[in-house]
Amino acid sequence: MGTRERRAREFQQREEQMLDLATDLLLEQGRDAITMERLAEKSEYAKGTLYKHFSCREDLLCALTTRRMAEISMLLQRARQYPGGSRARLLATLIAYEYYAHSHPEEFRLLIALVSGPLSDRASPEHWHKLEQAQEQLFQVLRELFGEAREAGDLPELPMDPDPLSFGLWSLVFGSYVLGNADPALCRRAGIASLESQLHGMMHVVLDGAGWHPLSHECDYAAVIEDIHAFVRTQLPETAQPEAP
Amino acid sequence: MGTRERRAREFQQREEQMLDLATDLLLEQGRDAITMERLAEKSEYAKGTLYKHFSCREDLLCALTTRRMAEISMLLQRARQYPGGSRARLLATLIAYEYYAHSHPEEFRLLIALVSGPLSDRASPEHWHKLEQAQEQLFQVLRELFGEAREAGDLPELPMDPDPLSFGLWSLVFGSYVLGNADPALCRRAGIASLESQLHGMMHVVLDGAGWHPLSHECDYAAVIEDIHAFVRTQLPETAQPEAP
DNA sequence: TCATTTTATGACGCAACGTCACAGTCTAGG
DNA sequence: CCTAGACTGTGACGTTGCGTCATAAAATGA
Repeated sequence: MGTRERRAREFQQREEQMLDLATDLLLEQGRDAITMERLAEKSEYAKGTLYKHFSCREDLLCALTTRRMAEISMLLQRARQYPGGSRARLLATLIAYEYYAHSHPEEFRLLIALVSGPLSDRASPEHWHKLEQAQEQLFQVLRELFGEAREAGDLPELPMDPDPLSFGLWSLVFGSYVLGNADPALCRRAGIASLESQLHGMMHVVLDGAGWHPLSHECDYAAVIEDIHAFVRTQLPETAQPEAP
Repeated sequence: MGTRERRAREFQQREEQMLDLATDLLLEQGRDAITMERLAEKSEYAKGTLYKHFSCREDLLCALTTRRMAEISMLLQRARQYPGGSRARLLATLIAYEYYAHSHPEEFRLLIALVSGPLSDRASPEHWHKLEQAQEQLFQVLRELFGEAREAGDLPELPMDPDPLSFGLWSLVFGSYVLGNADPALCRRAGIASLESQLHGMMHVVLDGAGWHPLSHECDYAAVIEDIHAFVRTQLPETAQPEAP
């Protein structure tokens, strides 16, 4: 008899619902509104039931973060399809990331606060593991782009291993958002008009430094970026709207 | 008569004491122990008195963060004195930063969690302003290094404005620590033995990309870094120990 | 139908936040 | 030296949110 399976499936579905509702809560009332109490009320389940799914508040937040990361992963996967050279495709993923940050400001702000925060200590092993997987999947996109670039011969003289370099790129992007978000005034003082243009500039520097061809003086990347924007805008928007499947 | 001034001074001193005690709390019992209740108890003042100094918990944390940043600023200022070329001096500040992160793990972890968190919304304007100043002062170190490099002719063909580039460098370092801290497993999977070597590698890439001479193939930076380590270890340790004046 | 297992509940205890009316202390002018 | 008034310190209080657990309800299947 499939009773157990059915139960497990329903349980999973309910968990997804809970996460949907938590996101609603975030969008309607801000991040402070994501409490076990309010989610219980909103979901019309009792608190005890909530705790069947999430071992503690951080566990819920961990699951929420996993969701956001998965959404971003999907976005990057599609952005990677941009028809262009390997370096242009890398830029496309960056721009898709920016696109997400821009079109989901609340979710993104929460994401960066949570990733930098103390989730790992308190989340349940299960949800934490899923978060790590999601993170790995995101990282995988960069890894693959490096692989493709090497195969295509666009990375003839890599000065360091590709994985640490990927990690560095990601750190740069993520760190910029963290700092830019933490203190917009600092950005202003640093003469940064927009984090996007800032990141594009840094990308040129880093990718040139890594010898990723075509180098910025060999190609009109301003035009490429313009084109990628059009691509992202036209090809990706539906993924950017979080929806249940 | 100077009654007012004396009072104000005593008030300031007490605030410093409170921050000392909050740091003790952090080191003794972890970051969760930094609560208004416990700090009140530890300081032997009532809660109400605490709230004369800090408008809310975040305000206290903001002030704590400012302290840490000021400590780091001092450290970087001194590291900048490293006798070497402009690029070596920049590396020296980076290594001093790493040194701080390494020798004050708890404080540093708290710092990154707080900077990425929601302090700006809730801290009082006064303490927030001080934090911004501390951040600016830190940033200033980078700014000046760029200025010196340009004067020395080590940066002949800067591909972007120095301030955004400084911001980018800082983002890279900070972001690496945030991510490395959030998920050490990811680092392991990315083949990163230590964040330090990782950052040194990235620095070579970025600074080469920015055309900061001598380029990494023009100079034995491994030896330079070794020498800087010795310099930092011998010249800077006392600043690294937080002490009341 | 009913015994058993599984699931849902929400009152409860606890910790921490931030407030405020009051009590205590200090100052300055007489 | 005294006292009115200003300033400072206090901690009980109300509130919110976390996480638990004994108990009630529902589902299962024999």
